[in-house]
Amino acid sequence: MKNNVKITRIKASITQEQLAKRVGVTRQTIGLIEKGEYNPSLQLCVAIAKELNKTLDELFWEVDTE
Amino acid sequence: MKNNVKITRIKASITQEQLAKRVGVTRQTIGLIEKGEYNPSLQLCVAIAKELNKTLDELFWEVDTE
DNA sequence: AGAAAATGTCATATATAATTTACATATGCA
DNA sequence: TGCATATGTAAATTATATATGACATTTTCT
Repeated sequence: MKNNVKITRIKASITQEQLAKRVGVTRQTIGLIEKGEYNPSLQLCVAIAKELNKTLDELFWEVDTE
Repeated sequence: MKNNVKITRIKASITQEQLAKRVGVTRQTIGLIEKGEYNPSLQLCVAIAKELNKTLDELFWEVDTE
């Protein structure tokens, strides 16, 4: 599940830990999502998107069509 | 997690069971998602969206703002 | 009306997302 | 240099998405 979380978070100048705290998960969970290694829940995707001022599509839709 | 899966599926004239089979889950899982009672995985949301020719945002983004 | 298909729903089981703890490596800054 | 912060990663545990099977209810069609 590749996505645009990492690049978007860095542009927003916040750390994994800050994002994690704001969306209510741990730093490790954010790290694994950014790495594309797992399959987060919809609720978590929505929370991350809102926190980064993006939509689901902008962060998670067809990012893996490299 | 309210969403537009049910109305979109019905417009596409397919049953829960057909959609379930095409995205690789059971009929019950589709039923619960349509009911808004749980929190599907991102992979499953993407599979459903592609099967219904919609994007994530169209099916799952800010549907619950009524 | 009646039959068949579609959907709702429940209980139990399994797979996996997410947590916790811990340690290693990197990166930036005094 | 060195210290503090940020990130990568791994094992064990917990929480929850999803499966399975079964039965009830609703919808659709003749």
